[in-house]
Amino acid sequence: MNIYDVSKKAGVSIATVSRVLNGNPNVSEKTRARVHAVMNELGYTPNVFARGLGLGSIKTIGIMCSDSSDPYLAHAIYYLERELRVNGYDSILCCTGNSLETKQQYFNLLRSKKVDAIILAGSKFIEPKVKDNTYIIDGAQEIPIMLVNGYLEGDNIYSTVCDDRMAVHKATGQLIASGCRKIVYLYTSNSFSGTNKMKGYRDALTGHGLPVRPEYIHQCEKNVICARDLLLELAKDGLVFDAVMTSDDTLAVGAIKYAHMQDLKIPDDLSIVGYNNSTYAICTDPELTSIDSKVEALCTATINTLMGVFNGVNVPSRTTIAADLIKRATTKF
Amino acid sequence: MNIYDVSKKAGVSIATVSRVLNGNPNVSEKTRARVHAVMNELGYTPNVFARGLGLGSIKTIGIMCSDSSDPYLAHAIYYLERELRVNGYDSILCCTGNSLETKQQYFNLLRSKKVDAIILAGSKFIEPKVKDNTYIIDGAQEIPIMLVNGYLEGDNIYSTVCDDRMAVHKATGQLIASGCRKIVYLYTSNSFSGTNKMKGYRDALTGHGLPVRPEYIHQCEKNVICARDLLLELAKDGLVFDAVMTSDDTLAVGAIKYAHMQDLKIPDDLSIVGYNNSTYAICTDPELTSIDSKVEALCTATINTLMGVFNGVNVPSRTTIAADLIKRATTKF
DNA sequence: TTGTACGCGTTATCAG
DNA sequence: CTGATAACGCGTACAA
Repeated sequence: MNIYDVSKKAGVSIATVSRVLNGNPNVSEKTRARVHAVMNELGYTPNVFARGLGLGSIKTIGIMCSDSSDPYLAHAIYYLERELRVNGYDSILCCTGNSLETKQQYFNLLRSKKVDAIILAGSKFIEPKVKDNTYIIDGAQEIPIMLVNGYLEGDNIYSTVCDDRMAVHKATGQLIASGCRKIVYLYTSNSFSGTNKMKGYRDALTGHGLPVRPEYIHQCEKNVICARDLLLELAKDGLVFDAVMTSDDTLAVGAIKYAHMQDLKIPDDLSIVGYNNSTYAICTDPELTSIDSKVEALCTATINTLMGVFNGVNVPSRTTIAADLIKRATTKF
Repeated sequence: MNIYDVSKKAGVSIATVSRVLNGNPNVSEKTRARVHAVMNELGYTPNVFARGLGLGSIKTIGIMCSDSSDPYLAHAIYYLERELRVNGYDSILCCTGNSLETKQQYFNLLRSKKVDAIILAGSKFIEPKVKDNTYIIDGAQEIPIMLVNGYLEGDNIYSTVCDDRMAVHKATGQLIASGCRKIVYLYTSNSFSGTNKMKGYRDALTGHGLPVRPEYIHQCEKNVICARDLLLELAKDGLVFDAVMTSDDTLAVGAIKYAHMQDLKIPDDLSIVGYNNSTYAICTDPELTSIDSKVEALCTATINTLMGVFNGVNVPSRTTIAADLIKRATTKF
């Protein structure tokens, strides 16, 4: 079942069938209708490989993420895929894990599949060592590379990021305004997004004339139990704190569990702020005040930019989106 | 940069290059080494389209899921993708939503992309009307169709399911054994998996000589707040119950919130059982007793079966995997 | 408006 | 063990 079968049955040449297929206007209504009829009758679909062979493109975008089961990334994938589909593109998903080596492997795999662009979803793809990012910069010489919540400077590389610094800055400021003075900061990673959040926390303290104390800043696995146990440990070691600012809802849930175990009243004895406004935020008692990082807007903007790139429109190499603070019951504000 | 460039530079024919590429043994060590050297030097990668054109296959599997942001499906995608990769296959992901029409569209889209198989992840793909599933049965005439936690009879269709009936049956039995007599059943959908869970609940009651009362069985959106409010409503209407069995952790979290609002002691006044053993289960206080539906095992088995199909091994058309009951603090057992 | 003929890069089948 | 050559199905100059 190919274009020849259709052309034979419709009594036209393959060129005409191809024209009908691709909406070329230089076909009479009559033959167009006849060809369409035959295509339907035969249930014909053009062969993507043959098409790709000639054109070198296949309207498919590669999406890389470190872990699709992470709620944030899972949503990102969902929105990216949806927006691509709307624009007539398919997507190939790769879950890379966190090692640089596998990331490079998947990146090359996608390039070998001749995808039209690669989207790096999440801030885990940019390495601190410049050299470790050259594979991305090299790849960008052939196809556009889109970063969702990550930033890398380079030709044909486009970043869409959430203003994490500002978001944490604002939330920390409100904690302070509501009377908190000893704010623990819990974070999971030193990624682009991670360092920005941290900066927001530090700047807010400094801005309010409060000291930034290293003993209040702790890294922690993205895991409820780890966060709970870490706080338990800190309290046992005599650290006094009246609020916990986190880089992820998971850690904030851990903080709530900690408060329950210590019989602390939330938010009076302990205020807690999460990040991502995930479904976890409404699973807890009390429900979690959390920063909405606007995944959907981020993903939509990413795809819009990408389509702009494809259409030769002049698009910004960096787009920043503001986060929202969703106030619930774990803060006094 | 193609096979001709390599052949020229290596001083052999393209046929030989192709043989080297595909590990054909009929090449002398010497020329093999030379060709490999040239390929590395030129950084040559074979063109997937040309390969696909000739072979009609591209070692890519289509994965369909209704919503990749659902935690259960997100995990399923992760495991499926990983297992496929291990076996040298890539995957194209489609998030279909829930309407039959879009499901069919995506299904056909994947077929037009010439994927080697389609995996339908989750139990939302099999429609109650036989006619609505014919598109799947038709597709199976060309490529194997794999169902993850769904069942459809047909040639070249393979199902891997979790024994949901047994799991709920057992958990309900334990609720009864621990003294519960009035067990509300909350469920989200009437899918294959959904009806089996329900059957487990009913059979357990019947098996213990308890009546199955429709006023104890309620459908509910997969949403914490909906579940909480539904129970609030039921209690207000005078329904008396001492346990809530659910088809999803989300609903169970809602039940915990309900208990908190009513100042009920868990599990003494109210026992609660979730389903899927998701991360929600450890977000709550008290932590949730939940049924582990073994997504990873399900996905591994699915891909193993699929590889068996590709290799012409005689594989079962249906594989059933037993669930685990994870006991935490919302039940007396 | 329509048709012919060629190129895209690979694999597979022969013949040597 | 190696090479020449015919598919594979489509898009598209170019010719009519």
